[in-house]
Amino acid sequence: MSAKFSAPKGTYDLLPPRSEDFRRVAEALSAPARRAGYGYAQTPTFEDTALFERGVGESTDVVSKEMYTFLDKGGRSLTLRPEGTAGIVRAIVEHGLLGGQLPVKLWYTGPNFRYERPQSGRYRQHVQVGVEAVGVDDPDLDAEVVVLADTGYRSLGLSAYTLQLTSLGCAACRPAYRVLLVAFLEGLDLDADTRRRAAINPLRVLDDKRPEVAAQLAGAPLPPDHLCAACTAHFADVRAALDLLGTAYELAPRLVRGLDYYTRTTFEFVHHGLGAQASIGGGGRYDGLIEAIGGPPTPGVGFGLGVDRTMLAAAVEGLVVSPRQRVEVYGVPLGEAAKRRLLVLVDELRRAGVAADLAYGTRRLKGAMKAADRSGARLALVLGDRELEEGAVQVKDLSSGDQTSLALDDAVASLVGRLAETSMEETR
RNA sequence: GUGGGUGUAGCUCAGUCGGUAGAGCACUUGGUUGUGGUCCAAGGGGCCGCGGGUUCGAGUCCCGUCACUCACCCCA
Repeated sequence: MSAKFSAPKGTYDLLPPRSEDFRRVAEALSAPARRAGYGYAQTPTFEDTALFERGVGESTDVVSKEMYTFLDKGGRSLTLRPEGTAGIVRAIVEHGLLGGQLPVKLWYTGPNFRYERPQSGRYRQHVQVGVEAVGVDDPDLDAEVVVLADTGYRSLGLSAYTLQLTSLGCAACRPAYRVLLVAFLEGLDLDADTRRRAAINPLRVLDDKRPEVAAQLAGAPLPPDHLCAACTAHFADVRAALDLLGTAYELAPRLVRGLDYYTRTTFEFVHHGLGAQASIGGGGRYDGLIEAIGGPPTPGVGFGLGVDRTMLAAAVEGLVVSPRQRVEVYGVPLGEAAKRRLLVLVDELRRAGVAADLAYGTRRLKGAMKAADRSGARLALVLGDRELEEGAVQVKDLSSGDQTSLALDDAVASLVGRLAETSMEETR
C-alpha cells in the first residue's frame, strides 16, 4: 500500500489521538490570555509581502530567505505569514483600534510558514498561540505578557523549562551600542559568513553556538550593559513586576531574536528536553513596529508560543494531556429492528448533550461489545428483540460489568441523570 | 544552505556469509444459542522509500534520488 502522495516536506498530519492533544495544548496556552481580557482576533493567513519586509525586517533570515511568496492572478505579491505579530498589528492600525481604549489586547492562533530545513521541532508549517498588547508603554504590561505565557505552560504541567529575559534597548540607545559591538566584532577572527551576518545585524552574532565563535565573544559588549537611563529603568521595573508576581526568570544578556522589531524587553522560554529546537515560545516589546508599517508611533508587547513544540515538550515530560475517551455511551444493536431503535436513541442522547456512538456495519454481539470497550464509553446499551418486546434496554457499566434494565421510553432522561451523577462523584 | 545517521507490515523492530520476508503490538474472525477487557487459535495486510548498477540471484553490495532524523544555521 504505497501512498501516491505524502504531506509536503516539513509538514505533518495530525490525527487522533494526537490531534486531540494538540487542541488541548492550544486551548491551555490561550486560556490565560482570555482570562486577562484579551479578545480573539483572526487575520488572513497571507498578507502583502511588503508588510513582512517592513515589519519583520528585510535583514532577517525569516524575510530574506524563508518566506513563501507568490504572485496571485491579479499580480499582487503575497506571502504566507511567517509570524503572527505583523498581521495583527496591521489589523489594529487598519481598523482604527488605537483610537479606542488602550491597550488593545488581542490573542490569536494559527499556522505560520517558513521555508526552513526541517528537523524535529522545526517545521515549514507550525502553529502558534500569540497575544499582543498595544498602545500603552507600561513595564507591568510586559510582565503580564510574560506571566500569561508562563501560566499557560504551567497549566499543562510543564516544568522543565526556564524563562530567559533581557533588554535590547531602544531607538535612543541601540545605535550607540551597535557601533560599539561592530567595532568589537571587527577585531575578531570570523568566517566570511559570520562577517556578512555581523554587517547586516551584528546583534545576531551574539548567540552563535559554535564553540570557536562563542569563545571569541566572551568579552563582547552586551546590550543590558549599554542601555540608556529610560531603558535601564524600564527593564528594572519589568523585573520588579515579575518578582512581585512570583515568576522566575534567568537574565540572558546574549539573548537576541531573529525578528528586527524587538526593542527593550525580550524573552524566550527554553525547554531542556528538546535538543536544538528548544525554544517553546518567545516574544517581547516592539515599540518601533507600528510606525514601521505606517501607523502612528505606538508601543506594543506580545509573544508567540509554539504549539507543536509545546506538544513535544509535554511528551518529553511524560504529560498525557487528553483523556482517551471518545464517547460516554455506546449502542450495541442485535438485529435490524433493534438497530433502527438504537439509531434514534443515540441521536436523542447526542441532542441531550451526551457523547454517544453505536456499532455500525454488521458486527456480531461480541464484536460490537469489543467496539464498545474500545470507544472508551462508560456505558453500553444492549438492545435486541427480547428488550424490544419488553420496551426495555440493557445498560451495562463497562468498568464494573454490572448490567441493569431500563425502560426504553425514558431512557434518555435516566441516562443523562446517571452520567451526571457519576461525573459528580469523580470530581469530588 | 552545510555536514553526519537512518529508511523492512498501520506502529516498534528482527532479518546470518547475497538464495525472492518474520516477530510483537494493532486490526478482523472464531473458541456452539445474546455480552467487552485477560487467554487461546486463525486470518488479512509488505514492489523491503524510489530509480539505476553489480550478480545466475539483491531487503542484504555500489551509485543516485526522495523522505525522516541529529548538529550547525534559524526560530515557535
